[in-house]
Amino acid sequence: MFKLNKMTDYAVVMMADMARMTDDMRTAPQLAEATGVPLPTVSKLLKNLANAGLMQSQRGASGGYSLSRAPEDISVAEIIAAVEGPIALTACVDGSPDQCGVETICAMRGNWDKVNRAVRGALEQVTLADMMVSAFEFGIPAPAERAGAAS
Amino acid sequence: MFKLNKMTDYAVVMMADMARMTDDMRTAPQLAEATGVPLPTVSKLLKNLANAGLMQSQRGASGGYSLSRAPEDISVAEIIAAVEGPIALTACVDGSPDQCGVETICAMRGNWDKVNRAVRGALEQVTLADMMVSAFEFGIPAPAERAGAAS
DNA sequence: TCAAAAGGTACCAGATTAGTACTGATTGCG
DNA sequence: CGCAATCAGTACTAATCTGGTACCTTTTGA
Ligand code: FES
Ligand code: FES
Repeated sequence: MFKLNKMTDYAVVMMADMARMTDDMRTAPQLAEATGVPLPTVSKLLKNLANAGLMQSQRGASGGYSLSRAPEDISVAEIIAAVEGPIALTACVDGSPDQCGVETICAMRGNWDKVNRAVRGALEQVTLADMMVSAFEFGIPAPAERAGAAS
Repeated sequence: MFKLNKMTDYAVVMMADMARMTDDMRTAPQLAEATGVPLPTVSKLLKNLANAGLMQSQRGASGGYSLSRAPEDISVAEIIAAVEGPIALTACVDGSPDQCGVETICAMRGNWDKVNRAVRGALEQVTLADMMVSAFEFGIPAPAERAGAAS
């Protein structure tokens, strides 16, 4: 596992599709058509992304959505956080009310946070723009310079 | 989300608990007692970990499990991979038969692999030993004053 | 030979997700 | 001014998956 929800996958696909025409303002039905994702689902995703500040929405007639940042300025970490909530691999990060259930005898209560930070750091290195470039150059030997793990 | 399954959480807790007494050979019931995880579940986890080569198992009477490596030589990436399968955030990594469902028009088919590698790299930096050290140096106070969750 | 413990398979129930539907709010345009 | 297009929010349902349990087999030391 460790695979993210289909929702997040859709979100990234949608934003990548949108990154190619930043000027344009796309509507939800347009995006649904372009990505093949069912319209209601697209709508829900767009809303979340807009709430997270990754998208700008224009309400009235002839409204729509547009990216609020440049593709290379949007990390997948942000997208994931927008759709799935904060990036936390486990429940026992800092002071959550209900931990993982075994916290009574767990010797490493706060240490999961270390892992979380490592993953988050890695995810922040990959941007939307990164998701499209290599389709052309495709010579990626080492994608991440050992991101994260900064204690 | 982005939280890993409770199973993985258990697995790490178990291995961490075990890392303190490498000499000893622990049995599944012992570990279940020590971690508070239900015995059948512990058994299942142990089996997976043993299959992945992270544990050594001794079958007959007075058998049990023991770590096959030093704690600082076991990364959480390995543990996750053992329990959850290979680390792949999405289905559309390289040549999986059934992609994420929108791959027909997706512009970045193979680019998710970049993300996967970044995360995997980050996870490989954190070892079992890392999960225990800060429990002492961080000065974590007794956190479990709340009503018992697991009986 | 017996008992303890690992190994394996199959199954069920609860939780979570993905998707749908409906209703309300905002705004450009005729 | 009113209509229609579009975003916004909530609620609901069905399907999937996970976590957990039960049962049985194999191994091996006493
Ligand atoms: S409290 Fe969950 S791993 Fe320690
Ligand atoms: S095929 Fe799944 S994201 Fe492109």
